[in-house]
Amino acid sequence: MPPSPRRHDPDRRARIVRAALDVIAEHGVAGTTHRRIAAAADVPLGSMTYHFAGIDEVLTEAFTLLADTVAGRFTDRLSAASTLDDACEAVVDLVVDESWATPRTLLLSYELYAFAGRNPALRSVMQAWMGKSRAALGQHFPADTARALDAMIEGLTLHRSVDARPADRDEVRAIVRRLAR
Amino acid sequence: MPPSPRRHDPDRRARIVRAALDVIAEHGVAGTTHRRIAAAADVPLGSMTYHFAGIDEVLTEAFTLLADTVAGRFTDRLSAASTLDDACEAVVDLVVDESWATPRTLLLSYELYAFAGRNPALRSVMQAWMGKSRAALGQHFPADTARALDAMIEGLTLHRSVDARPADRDEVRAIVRRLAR
DNA sequence: GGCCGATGAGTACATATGTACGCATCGCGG
DNA sequence: CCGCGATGCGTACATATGTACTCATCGGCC
Repeated sequence: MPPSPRRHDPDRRARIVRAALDVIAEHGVAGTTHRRIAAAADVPLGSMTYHFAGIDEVLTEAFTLLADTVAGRFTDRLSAASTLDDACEAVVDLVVDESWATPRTLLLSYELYAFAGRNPALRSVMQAWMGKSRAALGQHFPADTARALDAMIEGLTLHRSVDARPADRDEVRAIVRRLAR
Repeated sequence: MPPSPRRHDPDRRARIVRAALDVIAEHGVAGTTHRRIAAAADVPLGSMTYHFAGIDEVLTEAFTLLADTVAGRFTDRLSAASTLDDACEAVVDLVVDESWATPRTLLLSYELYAFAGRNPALRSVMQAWMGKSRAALGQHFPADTARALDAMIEGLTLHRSVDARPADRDEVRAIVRRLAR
C-alpha cells in the first residue's frame, strides 16, 4: 500500500494538547494514554514522543490550557458587568448558566484538582487561576467578599453537578446576595 | 525455600479496600494497580481477583468507604453542637481544623469527584453523602442556609488547600456568620 | 475427629503501554 | 534551485498490568 502522505501541520503540538483535554474528559487521567491522545488529535504515535518529553508533559500543558481558558471566560463575564447588581447577576450566571459550567469543564476541573495534588507545577497554575478569579471579582467587590464569593462559586458549582435537584437560579441569587452585602 | 505460611485473615477484604484508599491517595486513580494495592494490604496478588471482580469494584468500594467515613465525621462534629453559635463554630472547624480537612482526605475527595463523573454507582454514593451533610446542617439551620453552608464548606476547603495564604479561622467565621443569619 | 468447601498463595499469559529509533519528506534559507 | 535540518511516520521492544488458573491449606459443620 502507498505510504500515508506527509502532512504539513504547524500547530500540531497545540492540537495534541487540545486533544489531550478531550481524552481526559472522556476517560479520565487514569485512562489517558499516548495512543488515545494521538488518535484524538489524528496524529501518529511517534508525534507524541517527538513533541513531548513524556506523558506528564502533555497532561501538564493540557491542564494549563484548561486553567487559562476557564479563567479567561470567568474574567470576561465579570468584566462585562458595570453595576453591582450586574456583577451579582454575573456571579449567578457563572454558577447556573450551562454555557459556563459545562459538565465537561467541571469534570476536567476535578481531574485537575486531583492531578495538581501530586504535581507542583500545576499547583502554581491553580494558584494563578485562583488569583485571576479573585482579581476579577475584586473589580466589583471588596477583597473579603471576593474571597467568599470565589469559594461559594466553586462549592455551588460542584454541588449542583452532583445534586439530583440542583439549586435554581433564584436560590443561587439569594445566596450570592447574602454574601455580597 | 519453605512456602510462606497460610494466614488466617478474616476481614482481608476490608483491609484491601482500606489499602486501596492509601494507594489512591499516594498515586492517584491513574497510578492505582492491583499489584500496588496488594502490596499495601500485604496480600498476594491472587487475593485481588479472588475477592473482587475487577479493579473498578475495588475502587468503587474504596470510594464508598471514604464517603461514609467522611460523612460520619461531619455528622458527628455537627451533632456535638447544641446552640446556634456552637453550630457555627463546628462549621468553622470543619473547614479549618487540620484534623478534619486533611490533605489526604481532600485529595481523595477530588479523585472521587473525578471518578464519580464516569461511574453511576458512585454518583449515588455522592448524593447520599451530600444528603447526609445537609441533614447534619439541617439540625441547626433552615434548609436554604444548610444548602448554602454545605456548598460554602466545600468551596472554602478546596480553596484553602490551594491558596498560598489560606483564609484564617476568623475570616472563615465571618463568612459563615454572613450566611447563617 | 474427619471432611469439604471457602480462602490463600504462587504463577502464567495475553495485552496495553511508554518510549526509542530509523527512515522519509518537505519547507526554507542561501 | 539546492541542500539540510526540522518535522512527520511507522514500527519495534521492554515492561507493566489485568486476569485466570492450579495447587495448598485451614476451619467450621456433621
